[in-house]
Amino acid sequence: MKSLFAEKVREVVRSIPKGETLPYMVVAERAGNPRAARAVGTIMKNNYDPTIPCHRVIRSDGALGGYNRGVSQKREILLEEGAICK
DNA sequence: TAGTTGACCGGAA
DNA sequence: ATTCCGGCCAACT
Repeated sequence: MKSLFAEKVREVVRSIPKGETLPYMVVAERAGNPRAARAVGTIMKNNYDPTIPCHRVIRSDGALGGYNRGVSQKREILLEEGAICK
């Protein structure tokens, strides 16, 4: 049974348009817990659903953060979508 | 039930 | 600008 928060987080991440990135903070806020940015990472890490563009979620500092498939892959995807200004 | 962990954040040194 | 520290929250052991 997945918690409501995790489910909401997935929905939010899934609604991220191509070519745009959303900080963990914002995802947490839209999920209902503005202070659960950390928990979002925990959920994402455990979430391997390809329908969820978790690579669009980055840190508020502008850093990519992490990725279950490798940060290199994440960076490549974002560059390909134009979500990164170099 | 309680303690530890981590794809985080913001402020201080 | 970079590094360190405490706080917050969900999942795991």
